[in-house]
Amino acid sequence: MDQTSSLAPLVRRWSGYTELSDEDRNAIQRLPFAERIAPRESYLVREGEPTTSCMVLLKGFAYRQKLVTDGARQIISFHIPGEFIDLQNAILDVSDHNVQALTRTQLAVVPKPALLEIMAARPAVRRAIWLETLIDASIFREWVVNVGRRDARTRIAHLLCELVLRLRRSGEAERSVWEFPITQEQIADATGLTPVHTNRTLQSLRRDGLITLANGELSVLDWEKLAETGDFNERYLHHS
Amino acid sequence: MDQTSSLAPLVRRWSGYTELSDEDRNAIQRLPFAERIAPRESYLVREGEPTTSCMVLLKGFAYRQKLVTDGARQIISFHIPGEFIDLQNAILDVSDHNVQALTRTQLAVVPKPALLEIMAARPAVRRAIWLETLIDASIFREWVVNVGRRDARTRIAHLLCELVLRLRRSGEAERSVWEFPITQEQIADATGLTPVHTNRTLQSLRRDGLITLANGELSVLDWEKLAETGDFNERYLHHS
DNA sequence: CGGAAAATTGAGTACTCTCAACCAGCGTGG
DNA sequence: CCACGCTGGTTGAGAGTACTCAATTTTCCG
Repeated sequence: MDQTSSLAPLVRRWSGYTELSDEDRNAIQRLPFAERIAPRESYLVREGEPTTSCMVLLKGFAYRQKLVTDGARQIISFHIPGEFIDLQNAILDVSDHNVQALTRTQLAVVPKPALLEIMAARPAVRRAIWLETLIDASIFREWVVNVGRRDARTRIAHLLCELVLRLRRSGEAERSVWEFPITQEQIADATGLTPVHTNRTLQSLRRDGLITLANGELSVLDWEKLAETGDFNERYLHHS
Repeated sequence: MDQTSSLAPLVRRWSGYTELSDEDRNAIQRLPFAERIAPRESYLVREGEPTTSCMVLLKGFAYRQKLVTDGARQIISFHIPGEFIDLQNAILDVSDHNVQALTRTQLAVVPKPALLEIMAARPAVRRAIWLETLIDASIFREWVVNVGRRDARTRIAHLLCELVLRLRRSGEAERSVWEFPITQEQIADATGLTPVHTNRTLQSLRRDGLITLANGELSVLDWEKLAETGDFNERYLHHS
């Protein structure tokens, strides 16, 4: 196992969920993992595959998606560094959706047995993993609402609010300009819209002075108005 | 605690997920609970409330929903007897969505501490609970796809397929006519459509000989065609 | 049995989609 | 060093699925 990098981002993230002892932290840091670099747009997990490991995103972004029969793609979630992209596969035998790298990514591939072991041995770690998957599920629920009952403008504003808040929580909270490598086509696939309509809707958000989004950089010019436009209530993120 | 009824439906359900020893089963049966009868359409859990217990549906149907600011409602899942309606609340502190009784329901209200205790003490039970929440999450993901990337006809057919399969699994597998107390308005709220369009779409499914749905009874006349129409692949239900 | 809820029908509307062309940025290679 | 080609973004016009509003019929439930 190549350990030039470390699972420190994971420890940091989970410490935000629950109280971890030094021993817990050490146990996490000592999890065996293989490092993997994946190019942009490559598949990290495929639907239907038996599961053997779980991956932590160390650098870069990723997203989960499912394809429908007519070829359309629905993005189900985006992931930022420090997050597991397929934690549920520690328990489930077969993956029920695909995961793709959004940018070039650096991943830590943790074998399932090691994860099951640390979960059995360490209640606090187990609790952190529980919370991570439950918050994931809460986000999925909110996405059902987003694509089901909001119009295009609201949907996109909501998505942007969520991503900004998660980025803010994981890194420098003060920042107002974010590296944002998500294409309009991907925003469209996440919100259930077409790229063309996504484009027009983003323009309207820009025109109204809510955001700036160009060249892979997003800045929120008016958080209050963006949150209002996006019908955004952060409760579902369970940021204690 | 009133124990005129029993948690047998729960034992049955969880036995389908994982191997449970006699002791595990007994421990589940001995969980303390209060019985509760809730009238149709009453709220069982409210978004924003602190969580104190989890409820198993013993009789009747329930659904989870969230409301958006303009008043529209998105149904997030339906629940059938034997299922927990808010299992994630064993870990999360505040509920992030509402749960309503769809019919008059009979519930077992299990205090959170008892659940946390059995999870700490019994790995097999913990595993069953894990699986239940993870399969829930998988269903949410599929719903994101359903409302995000399928047209009205496909969405409704997909929803019907899911419900029939889950009913079939929980009860008499051979049945072809089902008690189906879900109104068209609720189907609309689950699929992100309006009641009027839902009505017309159901008519088209009936006209094409796929289903019969009237007076609270659903029968699937042509499962193959319904599944094809609904772009339905049952993998996401993780019925081993 | 009677009022309310649910289902149905009709007509007009609109939000979002489709198709298609065009522009801009950027990495690569001649 | 600039052209080329690709990907991503933008614009225009026309079409359609699903929505809105509103009235009517049917079914349910007290």
